[in-house]
Amino acid sequence: MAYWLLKSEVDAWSWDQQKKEGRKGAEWTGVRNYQARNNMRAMKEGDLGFFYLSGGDKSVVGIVTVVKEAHPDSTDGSGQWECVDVAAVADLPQPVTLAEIKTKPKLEDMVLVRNSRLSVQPVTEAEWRAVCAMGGISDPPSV
DNA sequence: GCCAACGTTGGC
DNA sequence: GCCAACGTTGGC
Repeated sequence: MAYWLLKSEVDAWSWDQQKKEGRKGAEWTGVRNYQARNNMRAMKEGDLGFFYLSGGDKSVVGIVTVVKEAHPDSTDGSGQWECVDVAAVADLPQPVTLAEIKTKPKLEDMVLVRNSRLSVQPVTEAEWRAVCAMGGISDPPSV
């Protein structure tokens, strides 16, 4: 079991859209990068992840959980790309911006900071707790 | 809007 | 298999 961070552009897939899908969740489509795909392949049902918005807000706004493990991406015709299904679990009471994350020495090794372009990233347990705390969740969900 | 960083492509 | 050229992403 593990923690992750999933990136989205608000125009492509917003947190509101994600929440509307409810507990059944929705396919996390559109990933066309091998490293990101491999990370999705490693996901287990019940894993938790941050929902991060790149572009305008650049912040972690919510928590999702994996409800279906990797399977072919229905938006891909080549059969080469896969996706998982994720469902919204909770809002962060206070979104955590990239700028804030960068001010914390213990978060300087987050993939988000080190390799901002990777759209599906692993998150360590320590990072998970720290960002949850910054977001106003005192008792973070755990895997 | 710019540009650095990164991944992919394709010629050799 | 190397590497230059190119396209894309995403922070600023």
